[in-house]
Amino acid sequence: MELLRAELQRVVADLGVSDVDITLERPAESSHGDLATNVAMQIAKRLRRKPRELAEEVVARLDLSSAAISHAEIAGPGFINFWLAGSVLSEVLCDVLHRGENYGRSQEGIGRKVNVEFVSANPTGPLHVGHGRGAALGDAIAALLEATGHSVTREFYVNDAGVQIDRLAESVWARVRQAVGREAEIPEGGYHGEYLQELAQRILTEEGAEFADLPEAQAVERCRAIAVESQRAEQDQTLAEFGVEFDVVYNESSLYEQHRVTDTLDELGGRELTYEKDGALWFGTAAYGDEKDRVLRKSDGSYTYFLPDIAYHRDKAARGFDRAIDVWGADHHGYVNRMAAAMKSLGAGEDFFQAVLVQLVRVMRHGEEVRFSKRSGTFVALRDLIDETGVDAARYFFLMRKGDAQFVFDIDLATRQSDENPVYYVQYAHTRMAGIFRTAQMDPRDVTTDGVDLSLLSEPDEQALVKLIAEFPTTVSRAAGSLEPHRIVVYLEKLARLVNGWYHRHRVVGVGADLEHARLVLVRAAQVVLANGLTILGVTAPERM
RNA sequence: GCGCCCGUAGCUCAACUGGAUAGAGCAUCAGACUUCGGAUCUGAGGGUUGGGGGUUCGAGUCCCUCCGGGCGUACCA
Repeated sequence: MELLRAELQRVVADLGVSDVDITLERPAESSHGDLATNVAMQIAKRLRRKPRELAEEVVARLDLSSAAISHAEIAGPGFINFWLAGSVLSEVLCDVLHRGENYGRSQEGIGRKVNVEFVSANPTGPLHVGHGRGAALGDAIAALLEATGHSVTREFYVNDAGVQIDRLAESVWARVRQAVGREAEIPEGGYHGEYLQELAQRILTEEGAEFADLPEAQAVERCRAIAVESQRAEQDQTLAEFGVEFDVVYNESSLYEQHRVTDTLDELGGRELTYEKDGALWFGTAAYGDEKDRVLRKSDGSYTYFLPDIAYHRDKAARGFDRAIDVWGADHHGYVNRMAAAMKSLGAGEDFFQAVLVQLVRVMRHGEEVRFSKRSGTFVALRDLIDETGVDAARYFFLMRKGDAQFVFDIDLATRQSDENPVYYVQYAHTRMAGIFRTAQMDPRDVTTDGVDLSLLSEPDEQALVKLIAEFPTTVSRAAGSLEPHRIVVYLEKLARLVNGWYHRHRVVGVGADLEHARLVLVRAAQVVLANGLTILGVTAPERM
């Protein structure tokens, strides 16, 4: 493909146009060949000539055989369609078997350090399904970036300072006193979930009943520490069950301890980006693409949430990351511009900060919506979802859709063990490949292309399968480039469809030694690609189901 | 009011970043098996891509404008 691109570049340059990006793509229609280009149409206007006429000339000047093309055709308004030489398909299979689990990986991002921050749930309660979507998406984005050679750090930011944590501590304290029969109310804006009653019980058991007699300030302080720690531990455990592990857990409180907040304030002041107005300190983000300037320090002297967040992202740059990707709930989208503006004003590159937004998840069960609200405590917990659907189904479902599309999680569908459930469909294709090797009584890793006549894979559906397998690396790099794991899902479902169809029509074991060898190579290649794709998604590729 | 996201088959969603006749799954209907695991396969029907205008060889995709949904719009976090 690169050979053809170079060859086209040369011919187009001969025609007098040098600065054109040659786009080569796989036509949707197989009668349009294996590859197609629109260069003739692109340059037609500049050369003031007819596209089809130019296409003729381009084809005439091409040295097809050096680009492994069997023949070319001109079609439609001026497309040039190419058919690959048969040898190309054999090379694809050799490549897949040779590279194994590395097939699809590339070095595009080599030397680039990327920080992917996701979930970052407040330590005020259990994770809910929205966090699950963020976790699956962030983890898959990180995996995609790794697959393209980036050096990736998965990071979780803990808001362990600030007003919400105060409310949490007060809520726990109220539950403790209620538990020993006293009058106490959950404060305004506090947390009503039952999990805090359980926590209060545990505190009384572990600390003794006299805990309820501690002076208010001291008790709330203890409640804060215990609550944050226990919520964090529970979140980590849920995430671990979900197959997500973080390289760095970053506490907001450490920003204060290490004076990064005040340092940031100093730097902004030094760069003359801030000013006083109405007794507050403002940050001139409007000059960098934000809709308006923002307050950093309120007139009562306390900081807004924005300031520690700037300090945090400034620290990401200081730690040597070339990019900082944040996976946020879509309800924070109003925050994107100001953070981007802040980083730009501090001299970070234009593409340093990037937010990926996930729409909140709506959950349906038995045909009706299950409402969840963190404050009232009646949300759908991620843990419950995992228990019901299993990790594979939950992760797969979260990744099926673009992150910024609204998404309805149908619990009934995800828990159904039938062909209506897409995750099983893909896994099943993999299982079937494994089943063939069981029947053949051989280790799939022993499959080799040595001495195998791959031209025997002449059935149309076999050719189509190899061509799709050949697209996997491009699919991975595109998905990584756009930070869209759902592209892998779409690809896998298409691949599984071809695999299952082929499997149904053709046999492998017992069709005669030569053909059997050739088909075993194809089976192995399909198995490898299915597994590699599922691995990026964080979904298992089972041998049996 | 202003800003961002979204609107594609009955339902849930794709569409290779502007390409050729807009595709899958589910649901519906009609078929296939003495199977290397039927959690399968083959086929059919189903569309003015929310409406209208524009940009160009070419628009679901870009621009404008309406309509509808979601979210944001704090000296909240």
